[in-house]
Amino acid sequence: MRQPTYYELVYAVVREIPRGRVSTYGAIADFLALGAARMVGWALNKSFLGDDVPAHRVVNRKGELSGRNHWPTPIMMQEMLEQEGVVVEDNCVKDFERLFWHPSALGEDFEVHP
DNA sequence: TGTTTGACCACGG
DNA sequence: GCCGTGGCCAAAC
Repeated sequence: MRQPTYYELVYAVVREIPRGRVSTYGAIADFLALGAARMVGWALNKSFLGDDVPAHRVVNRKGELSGRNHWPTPIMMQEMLEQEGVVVEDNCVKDFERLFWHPSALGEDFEVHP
């Protein structure tokens, strides 16, 4: 057993993303004070493998599905978002600013369940 | 053990 | 408005 690492926190935050909403790597990294948004992407790389982490709800700051190429099928990520009511066009989230969800919405004392 | 990479972001030209 | 560079931290080779 080990202490909760940074990506454990990422899993918790991504897991709490409401359905039909999307978040960005920078927002999560900023909320967790990781200082490096790349770590979020790296963590999610392992997350979608077996954990119940909706990584499809996490996109880059442009609202583009940058991680679609790492999914089993590139269209799977888009299909997932559309299934949740998120409109994706040209690999970009439509009304991204409106569907954007910030982890601070959980509150500063969010809890991590491993 | 040192180097390289990585689903990024911000800034400068 | 697009392209290039730096920074950031951790895991993989």
